[in-house]
Amino acid sequence: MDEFIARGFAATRLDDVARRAGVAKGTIYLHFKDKESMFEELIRTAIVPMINRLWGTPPRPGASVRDMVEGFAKTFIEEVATTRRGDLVRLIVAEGPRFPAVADFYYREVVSRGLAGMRALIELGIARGEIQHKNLARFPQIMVAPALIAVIWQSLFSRHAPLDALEMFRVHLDLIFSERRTT
Amino acid sequence: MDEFIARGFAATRLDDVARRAGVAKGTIYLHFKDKESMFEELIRTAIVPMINRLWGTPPRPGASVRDMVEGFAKTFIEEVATTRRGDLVRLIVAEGPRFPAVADFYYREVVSRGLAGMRALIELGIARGEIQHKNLARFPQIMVAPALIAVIWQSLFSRHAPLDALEMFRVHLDLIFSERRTT
Amino acid sequence: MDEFIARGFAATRLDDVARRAGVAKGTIYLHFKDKESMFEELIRTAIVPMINRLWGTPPRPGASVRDMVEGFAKTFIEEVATTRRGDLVRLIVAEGPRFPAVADFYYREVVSRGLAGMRALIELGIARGEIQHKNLARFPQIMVAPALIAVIWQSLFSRHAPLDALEMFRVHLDLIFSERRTT
Amino acid sequence: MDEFIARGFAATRLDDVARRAGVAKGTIYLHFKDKESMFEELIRTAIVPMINRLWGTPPRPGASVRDMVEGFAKTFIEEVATTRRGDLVRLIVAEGPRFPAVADFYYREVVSRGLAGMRALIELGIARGEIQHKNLARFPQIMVAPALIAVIWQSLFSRHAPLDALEMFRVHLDLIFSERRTT
DNA sequence: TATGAATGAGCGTTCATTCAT
DNA sequence: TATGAATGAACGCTCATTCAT
Repeated sequence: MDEFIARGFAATRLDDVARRAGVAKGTIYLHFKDKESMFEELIRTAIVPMINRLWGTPPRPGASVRDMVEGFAKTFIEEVATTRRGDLVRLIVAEGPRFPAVADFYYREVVSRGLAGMRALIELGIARGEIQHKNLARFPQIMVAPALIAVIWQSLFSRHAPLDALEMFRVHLDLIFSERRTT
Repeated sequence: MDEFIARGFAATRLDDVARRAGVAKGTIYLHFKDKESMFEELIRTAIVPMINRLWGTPPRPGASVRDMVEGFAKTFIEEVATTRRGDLVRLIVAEGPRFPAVADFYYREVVSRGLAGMRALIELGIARGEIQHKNLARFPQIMVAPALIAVIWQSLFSRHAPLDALEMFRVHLDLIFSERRTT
Repeated sequence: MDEFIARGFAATRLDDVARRAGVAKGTIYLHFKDKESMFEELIRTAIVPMINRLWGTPPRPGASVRDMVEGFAKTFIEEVATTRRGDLVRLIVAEGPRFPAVADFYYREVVSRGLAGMRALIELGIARGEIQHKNLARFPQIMVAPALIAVIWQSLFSRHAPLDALEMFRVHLDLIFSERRTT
Repeated sequence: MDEFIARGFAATRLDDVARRAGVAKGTIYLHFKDKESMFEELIRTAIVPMINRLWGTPPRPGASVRDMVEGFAKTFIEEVATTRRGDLVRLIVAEGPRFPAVADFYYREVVSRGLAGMRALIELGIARGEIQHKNLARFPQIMVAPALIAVIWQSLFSRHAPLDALEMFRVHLDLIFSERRTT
């Protein structure tokens, strides 16, 4: 997986994959039909722990919706955006159009579930009066957009200008939640 | 460019590029040193018209800041996110880490300028009282985050679930701007 | 080696080398880094048996110096000048300037050793009174010059006029050694 | 010609030839059918001035045969062996087997004439009593052998060990001519 | 006559895939 | 099950040759 992340699908050599995995090149073909299906299966299995990391930290009982979202963002930024798992997301963005199976899987397991969960939170926030903008529930993507920005920024531009992703996320949450935090 | 967008750098064959360009393979080398520099130069030249499209529509005089941002978003979604230029952005995200020259150019010409322009708009909005959240000026990325979401969604997930990018952007703007709409 | 001898380095096709070797083209690269290093290594390994042929026949004990030199010449003409090994020498002359590593190796392993041996023989001949020309020891190249002529003649001109290389060498020895022949 | 000498036939690019000649690449084809015939014609025309240099210095009247040969050797070493014309000889040795027309021309114009001239000189030397070895006339190659050694040594080994070609030639002449010169 | 942009066959090299061990 | 030497199709790149100007 690290090889695919570092070089992309086409530029990754099975020689390197085998060496990194500590097996002979032929051994790969005992486990995978070919390079493509290996890529797809590896991505699938790599996504699972990412999901677990994200949903792994249950919200404290009695927490506000904002606290829950902020906790989620913190987890995402610490466990994904600033680690190799962030590049996994970028890899999926990069190779998705050529590997529909990958995009499908990612949509099904991560995107649609994540958005559903986020929508539930938003509706809870609306019900509790924490969120005024009722339309937000129609586009839960808005809630996670800064997280995606953080992932891409980290890979491409952190060299030019570092980005305090968590602080950005907090400012974004200020837009959404009414309990004033006027830093 | 279309070949690179469709397949990525490594998987693109110069045979196909030449055929698509209607020239012989050798002709490519009259214009470019090698595949890498062709890729970098093509990206650079492809970015320029994208920039022109984005900055091309000047705001109506007397427009509100929200109108200006919304106009920009409309342009972006119509001229970039839903066209092949959107895939160009995705290509840069995909290959940027392996082509620092590309990422650098994109940061310099698009990202840093775009963010600077957006920050100026935000500050204008704050000055005019349209925007309450003063911290937003620290993270102009937040303003464009839904645009990036739109680009990626279009390439990867529009098959699964269409996304009304402009409406999403409007909801996002509702978070940022106070009620009055002068559209 | 035969391909390189027949066509020279630049004009030799690895396709032909592989076919002649009875392997696939890719197999070559399991043994050699690239065409250049294959050429250099092949030349090096081809020189070794040539050296062995030359030094392989030890002089009869009690032989005169002239007999020893003549025996050496006979071996050279039979084993080198009139065989493919002679073309190897021509190949080295041809490609040496562009492959300094080849010229160096040939100088070290063949030329300098051969000349040292020849000088020792000349000094022995002078000490024994077989050779009158003391200056000959300063230029042992003279002793072997007709051998080189024979190699080149064989490759280039034998079609036009055959050359009895051994007889030429004997006449040359007549110039060097005093009358007595103990053959 | 300099390009061919520096790189050999196969590795020489017509681009470089044209640039060196100060003409466009296409212009070459107004003068030569293709690369091969250009090579052959160039070699032929390059040989002519070499011949002229060699036969250009007529012997002083009343000179001894040895003086004449030595003068010839001096001319050869100064005008050929230590100049680019020496590499021309090496080029012919290198490419001759693949360009029979070149080898033929060289044999006809240089080798056979040179040997005939040398044979005449040898016979004159024998008639005058300067040369004792009557058999030498059968192998005039012996007389010029050190000159060839000098050419090859210059290209391949002068870096490792310089060779005083003229002095070597004089020692060689000492073997042939009876007027004692016991340096 | 001269040009040089364009051509495309051909080469060196790589690497996913196979298979005898 | 595991190996890794061997394969050969395919790619990037070169360069002799052509031809419209």
